[in-house]
Amino acid sequence: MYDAPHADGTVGKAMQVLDQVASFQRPVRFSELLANSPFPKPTLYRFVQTLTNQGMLAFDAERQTYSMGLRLVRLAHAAWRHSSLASVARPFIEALAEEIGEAIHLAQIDHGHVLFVDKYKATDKFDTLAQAGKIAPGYCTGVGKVILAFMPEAAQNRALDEQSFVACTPNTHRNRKTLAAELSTIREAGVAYDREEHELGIISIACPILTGQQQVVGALSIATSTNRYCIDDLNKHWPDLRNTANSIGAQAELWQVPIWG
Amino acid sequence: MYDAPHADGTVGKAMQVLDQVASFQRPVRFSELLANSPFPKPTLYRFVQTLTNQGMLAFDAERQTYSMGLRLVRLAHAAWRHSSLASVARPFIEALAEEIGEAIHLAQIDHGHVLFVDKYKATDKFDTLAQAGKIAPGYCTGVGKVILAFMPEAAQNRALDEQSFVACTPNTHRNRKTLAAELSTIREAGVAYDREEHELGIISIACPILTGQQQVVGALSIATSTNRYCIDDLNKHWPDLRNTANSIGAQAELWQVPIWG
DNA sequence: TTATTGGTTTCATATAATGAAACTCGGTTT
DNA sequence: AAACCGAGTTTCATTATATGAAACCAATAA
Repeated sequence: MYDAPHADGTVGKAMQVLDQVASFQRPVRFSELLANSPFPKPTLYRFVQTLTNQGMLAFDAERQTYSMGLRLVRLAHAAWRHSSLASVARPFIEALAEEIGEAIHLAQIDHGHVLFVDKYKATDKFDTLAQAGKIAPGYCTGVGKVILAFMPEAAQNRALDEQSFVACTPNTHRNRKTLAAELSTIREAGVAYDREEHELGIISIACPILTGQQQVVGALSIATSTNRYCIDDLNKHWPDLRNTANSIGAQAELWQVPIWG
Repeated sequence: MYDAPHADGTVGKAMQVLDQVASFQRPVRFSELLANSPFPKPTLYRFVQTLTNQGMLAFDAERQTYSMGLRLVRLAHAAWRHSSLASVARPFIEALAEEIGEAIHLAQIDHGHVLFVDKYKATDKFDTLAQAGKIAPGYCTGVGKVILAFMPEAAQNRALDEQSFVACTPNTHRNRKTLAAELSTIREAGVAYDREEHELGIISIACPILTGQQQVVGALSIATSTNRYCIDDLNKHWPDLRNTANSIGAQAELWQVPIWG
């Protein structure tokens, strides 16, 4: 579930531990960590200890559990402001959402994962799974597929290798072949659709955010519920969506946002 | 500006580098880092290299600059959900904001710094992380002062030692003595006011979020502009504010949020 | 051409991480 | 009680890793 490779040094291992704690999605005991850890007991012990000292983890003495530390929130604030598209994209998204009245998602790629970096809720009537900072699979979301489709060959292959192809819904791609096929049509068309592939009842239309040299830096999507609209309805917003994405891309270039986060 | 102590091992040093990059508030060159770094050139070099590999930093090859990496956003998402008051407090804050129509701030303590973990602007429909994650000084904000006031003696002393007493406005406390005096009255009253001490034109009323054993876990405030209201007006909302804070405290206890982040 | 500055690599050394084993301490079981 | 756990913590000899002075390598600048 979390990245495994990268054997760079002690800090690499420590970051691996951080990921592991994060993957639990809840406070976790030392022994639970130990059970799925590549590290022997005292090593892991010293890692969680150090990370806790550093505020990267938080230890609840009462329950003897570890969770993610607040220092991360502090650090992420800076990351969000300076390395994500979100800060440059905001005004554009706001304008688009205003006009369309549906939820807008902004995503970037982070080491092969699709990372939602912002979300604008025009209405609070339904709840998607997406929230800022949340990661979502690339193979079954609109933003994910469109980013994958526009990635350079090599990076795409690497990213495809990391996809799990878990069947979230009956419509989800279940293997690399069918996904790859769709990716090339997406690339030609310049649009991707999520036809309830991630969550039943939720559809979206997504398009890439490109730089002048046609590098993908992220993706923008309009998501809605099947109760209200169908794909064809979303298609009417396609020109607006693309314009907004273009504007964001141009602006991002000026601001020189780091390409791969 | 950033924490300096903690000499625990290699990862501690690496985290120090992270903080340093964050403190720049903008993409930064290697040489700039080196200039204010306690580490010799190759050491620092390898740190930024490793951190970049790990996605904790992002390197912009074009401009040769480092900024905070998106992996932090991913990790912070988990932190925010599981270690911050924000997730339990949300519904309460929403209700309060609805009723009052002013901005509500939620803060926690992180290693002596006041950390804004959520902010509800009556007008803002965006997801957090924009404002969340910001740190603010303890000595000149409503939430900061009230948290300090209710901290256990020892922790309070430690935190007071870390305050810089920079004069943000003419009303700002400029030394420990006057602040300490106010803290004890705050503790008795159970309320703190920010009388344009942090930013001219902005006032707030804040109260602590306490557990059953009277431990502070955070603070809640209503902030407004002097253009619209004065302290007395804010005082009218005091009962609502305290009720909300109490509810959050009770709920936090159930959820067993880690006390010191 | 010869400095100069910013970034990268080498390599012997010092230092810090490692992990098997041993220990502590509540709580169970016999 | 005594023996026994299992989760968490500490020790310490060994090993691997981080370290940083110095050297190296571009690219400008003088």
